[in-house]
Amino acid sequence: MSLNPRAEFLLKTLIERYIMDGQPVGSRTLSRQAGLDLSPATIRNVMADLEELGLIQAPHTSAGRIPTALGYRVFVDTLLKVRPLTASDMRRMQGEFASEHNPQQLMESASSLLSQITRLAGIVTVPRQEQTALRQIEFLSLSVNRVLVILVTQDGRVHNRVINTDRPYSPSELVEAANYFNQTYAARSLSEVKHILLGEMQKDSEAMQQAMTTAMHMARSLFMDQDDTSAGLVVSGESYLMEFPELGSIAKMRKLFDAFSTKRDLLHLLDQSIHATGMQIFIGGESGYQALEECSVVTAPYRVDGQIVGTLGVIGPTRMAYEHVIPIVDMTARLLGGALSGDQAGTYGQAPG
Amino acid sequence: MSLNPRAEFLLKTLIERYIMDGQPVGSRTLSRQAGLDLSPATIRNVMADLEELGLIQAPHTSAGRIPTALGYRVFVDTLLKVRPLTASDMRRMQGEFASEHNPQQLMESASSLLSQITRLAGIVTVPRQEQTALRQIEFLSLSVNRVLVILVTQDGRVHNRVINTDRPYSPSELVEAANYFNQTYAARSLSEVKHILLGEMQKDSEAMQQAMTTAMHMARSLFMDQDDTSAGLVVSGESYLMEFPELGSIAKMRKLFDAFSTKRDLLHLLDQSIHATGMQIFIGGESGYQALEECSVVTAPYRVDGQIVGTLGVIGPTRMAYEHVIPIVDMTARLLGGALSGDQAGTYGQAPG
DNA sequence: TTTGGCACTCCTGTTATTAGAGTGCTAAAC
DNA sequence: GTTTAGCACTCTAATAACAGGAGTGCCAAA
Repeated sequence: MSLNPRAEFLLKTLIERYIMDGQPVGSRTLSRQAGLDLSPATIRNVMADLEELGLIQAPHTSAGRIPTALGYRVFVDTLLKVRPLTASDMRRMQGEFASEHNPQQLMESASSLLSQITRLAGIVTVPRQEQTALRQIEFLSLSVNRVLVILVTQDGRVHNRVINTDRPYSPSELVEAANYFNQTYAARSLSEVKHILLGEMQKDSEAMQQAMTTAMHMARSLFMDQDDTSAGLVVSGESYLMEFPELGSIAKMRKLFDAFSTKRDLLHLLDQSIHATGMQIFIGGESGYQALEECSVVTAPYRVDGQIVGTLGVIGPTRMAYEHVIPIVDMTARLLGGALSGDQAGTYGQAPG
Repeated sequence: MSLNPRAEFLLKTLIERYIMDGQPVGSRTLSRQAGLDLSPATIRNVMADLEELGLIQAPHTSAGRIPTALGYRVFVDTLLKVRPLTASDMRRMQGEFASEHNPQQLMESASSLLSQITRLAGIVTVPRQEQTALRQIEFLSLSVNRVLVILVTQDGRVHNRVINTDRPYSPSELVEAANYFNQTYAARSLSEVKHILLGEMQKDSEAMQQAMTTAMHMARSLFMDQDDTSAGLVVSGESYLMEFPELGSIAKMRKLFDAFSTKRDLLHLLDQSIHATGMQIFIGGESGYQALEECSVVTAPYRVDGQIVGTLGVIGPTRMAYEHVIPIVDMTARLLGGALSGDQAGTYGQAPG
């Protein structure tokens, strides 16, 4: 069951080699690669053991071995030494986040950085509204029975929603309602606000002040039919994946790209990571989605103001350079979180010259 | 040079057949298909003429013929009879646009309808800002030196932009400025507004009223560094294209998908159609983009309030069912335009029950 | 002008063959 | 006991040879 150090080392070497060139690794190749001064025959014995343990497998009798999902799992959990970011990548990333951007652009930058540096597909979930705190809300009369609700959240994003009201509201009513709302709910998370609102609505509406009533009306329309199909997912560089022959069969590729455009499954997968405190790696079938059978997903949550609000990561073939990818995903999450948090402190953008 | 009716008919039949099954069409097949009671030998003579004229070509000596780009061009220009929409497609489209939607959702619906009904990639450009008219503008103080500009355009879209000001503005200043702006510029197109503003700025600012000065400051920040990289293009169903073997080679597919994610070239191509009054069809190389070498693009402009503001269409292999695709694109453009225009008349959405 | 006939070309799929890579096993060497 | 050389074996990938079929162009006859 447990591996002796030599077997571990050979597994590590084999996987590194396979990640490099994508070819099954044979005993002779491995013997040279490992530099252990062991003959291919000895290596073959060890490889037979590793196969027995389900860590590697042979595509066919006379090919070398390739890692199984389990093999990769052991590799990333116990054998992998991540490489620090290169100085140039670091500079590039910092540069990208340093320039003036709004939150939407920041997320697109993050996604595109992830894909360009790793040459894999980059994904960023937009902050889950429930998790982010309310900073400011305003109501704006558009026409007789239509009000534009402007919601600014802690991460600096501005949300718009047009709601149809059951009676006209005067501008002053709207201002009062907004004031009431801001005083009462600012800095609370949207899910809190929703929760409190549900409670308030139980109360006798006769007892409410005018402003409060108005605010309640708005809020109901705003939060109740929040369809939230706004599957917020920024994907970049999908086409890099076409270069990997192991994902090659058109049918598989089709499924994968369908997953990218449907977004639902991906979003669901990424959402799992939002509850984890650190990075997560889903290897092959571990993700539970058929389209990702041959893929690995590396994710990291990002924080705004200390609070985890979203996740980002990359998708690529199981054979990816984990030791490079991991620190890149990690750093991107930090930088994005930092840029979004920095925003709320008022340092967003630069004053015009 | 000119085709006799029989040759035309055979060209039409050949292209229809090729569009159907994607196989080169031989003389025997064509003779049966055409139902003209002509022997394959006769057909061969005609086919030789058509090849001479550059309308069809043989992939190799002993294959049948396939249409050239020129052949398709003649086909769509002079031989094609479009088929009316099926009742079920019509219902489906109307249903999609009838339900309550905001402008962004409408565009996504249009794109997704296009792709699902044609089983090709659907594309919709978001309205070019310059072309759409200003309906309402508001300024909202976010923090000391930051103002949120809310711009509502004629198509019902709400645009947000945070600008950094050189001094704090009081809420009443902002309200006055907005009033001034709305009175002066409402219903003008954004490009007009920009143009007029440029003129105004030349004037002696001493002579301006306070509100006007404030408005000018806002406007300058708003319009001047309008980066407009917000390459507004909604693409759906790209993955349908993977099913077509003629686009098959991974390298070509890769280029095509790169074009989809870069968006720049596509946007540029679609923008050409904005100046045309009706539908446009780019066949193969006609589009001028290498990635679209094997593709055709069918586009139609859509109107908000009588004014063309954007275009939409589909991208597929040159071998696409033009007679079906054309009316679908046409109708989608009408419906999207109608839905966006309907919005501004105040019929947007439904009053809550 | 149309058609049947015919020789010819080229693709496609099948089969056979070979070279090469890699394996597992055994027996000898360390 | 571990390691290694040797060897027979397996499977793939590449190549060539071949047959079948689809389709063509051209010619001469209808």
